[in-house]
Amino acid sequence: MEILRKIVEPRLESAVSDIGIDGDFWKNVLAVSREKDQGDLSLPCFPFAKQLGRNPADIAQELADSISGEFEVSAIGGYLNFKAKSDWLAKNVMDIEFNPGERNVLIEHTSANPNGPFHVGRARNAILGDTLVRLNRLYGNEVRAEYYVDDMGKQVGVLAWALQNLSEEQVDEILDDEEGINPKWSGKKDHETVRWYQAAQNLRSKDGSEDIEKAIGELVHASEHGDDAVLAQFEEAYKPVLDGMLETLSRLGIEFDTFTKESKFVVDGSVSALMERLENLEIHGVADNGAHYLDLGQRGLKGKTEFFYRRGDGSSLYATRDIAYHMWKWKQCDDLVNILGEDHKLQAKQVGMTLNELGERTPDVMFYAFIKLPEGKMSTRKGNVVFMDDLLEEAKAHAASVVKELRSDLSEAEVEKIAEAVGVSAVRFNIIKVSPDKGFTFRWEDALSFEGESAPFVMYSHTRACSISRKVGRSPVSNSNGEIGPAMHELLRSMANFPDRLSIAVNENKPHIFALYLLELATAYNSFYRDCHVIIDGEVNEFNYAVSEKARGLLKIGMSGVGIIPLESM
RNA sequence: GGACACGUGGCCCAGCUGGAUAAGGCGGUGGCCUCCUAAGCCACAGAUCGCGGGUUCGAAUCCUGCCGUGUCCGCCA
Repeated sequence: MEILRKIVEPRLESAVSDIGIDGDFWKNVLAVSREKDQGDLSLPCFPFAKQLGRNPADIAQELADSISGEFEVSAIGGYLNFKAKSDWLAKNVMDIEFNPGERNVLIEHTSANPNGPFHVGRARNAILGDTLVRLNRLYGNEVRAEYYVDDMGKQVGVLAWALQNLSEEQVDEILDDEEGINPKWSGKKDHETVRWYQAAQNLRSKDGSEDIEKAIGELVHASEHGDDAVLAQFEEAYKPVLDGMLETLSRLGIEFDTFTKESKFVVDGSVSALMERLENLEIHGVADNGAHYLDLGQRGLKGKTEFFYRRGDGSSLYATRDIAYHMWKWKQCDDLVNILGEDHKLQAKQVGMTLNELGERTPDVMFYAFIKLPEGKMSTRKGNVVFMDDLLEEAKAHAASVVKELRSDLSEAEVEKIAEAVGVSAVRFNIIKVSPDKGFTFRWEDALSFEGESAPFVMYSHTRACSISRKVGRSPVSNSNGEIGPAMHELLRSMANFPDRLSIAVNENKPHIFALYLLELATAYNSFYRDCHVIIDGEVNEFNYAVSEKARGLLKIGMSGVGIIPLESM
């Protein structure tokens, strides 16, 4: 609780120095209390004990006796506890502000190969990335959401080759044993075109595919040397697929500001300029066949230490282009954040170390572990994938049935609108509420759970506040005085933590911190709603109303920060 | 084989720059709608924090060994 720290720290400063403690290391020790019954901020006095040769409990007690302010102080078992007073809290929470960020942040996320529809696994990147984008904006930072389009290389090459050489009949024949496209998505290009990709991969895995391999190899080679015609052919192949993918993301509320093509850095010469610079580094080496690498082992990289950035034929590799891309990105922002799957850890390390070697900064990277299915890894080939499009449909249908059961008074159109919002929000929240580094098993029952720790739980609290607001029908009279019981105090306390949690989520790239905070805020509002009625016998309790409205506002902007759609009724 | 993650009640998960009685949710049991939307609220039961060592006044948190799971170790992307 930073607002409390602001008034506690100055008082503590003199008190601490009075008892003979030097320095301000204790400022780091002063932390949010773990036991919230004890206080809001706590200072363990054990570190002082050694320095002073005294009992920690006595030190805490002496400090407690010498400090006073608009907070409660107590000493318990070597801890010095500070607790915000209810009326002080009310006053400060009503006009709470969060230090506006002023960084220019470029967040690159998703950047999935445009070769097929999103499944839930791939979507973890997009949902985490977009949430970080939203939270940064809420924090006040200038943010650019960027999609790096992989428009060259093997994956697109395979797709382009297939579209050029295979007819629809051939594709159907090759994929004979497969299930075929869900009729619901026929006409959606990512679902349709992925069949060509799958058919080509199928052919490539069989004997006698040398000619195909050769043809694809030539395409890829041409693209890597910046061949305009081939790059255009590639774009024609992937563009409709990418559009289909973006349509899915858009339904999730995910939009991008800029798209940058990988080929840009080959075409504009920055990749070859980069390779020349790398050649002059002291850790540079050349393999027998003329391929170039950096020996990152000399800089402390363990395991495989050779990092190849140039093939024997002089062409660049994906990672090389990525380095050029980063150098370009750094010119346009203060902070750089990438969202990457854990499979990219080594690659990111190599890119980061190389950037360092060139005197550039290393970007922040948020890694996430993969989402798997209860049956095991997601695999398009084995058919055990959950497409995001299907998940969203299922979530919406499930939400619709719940709404219909709960609200017989609503029209079909209203049900539809609520169901869509609930479905999308629940899917997003289900993914962002867990720490990105946690392996995640997708379960339908969790994804479709609208109770407990879920988006609808937060949405529901917000609609309750909206309902009250509608009934009162006017803005609250400015009021920060009134009776403050435990539930009210807890809500005020929770609201006061809004800026703290937002700050942690943004500055440490941990969106789940803020997602979990919203649950806490909603829970506090629910208790407030139970104990502190706003409308009693037709009379409005102004203080309660003012607090309710404040909470409604925070819930609303908080929800938008994580991509939950703040409905006013549900 | 090497590198990097992760391992917390039946299930999911927070806490991990060391600090007080390990926080939630699901599921279980029992309560709460004549009262601003019960997608809610309250209570109860349920934890050798993977296992063994070490550092420390203090370890879920740091170090180390082992076990389990995942990812990577391409002149692929």
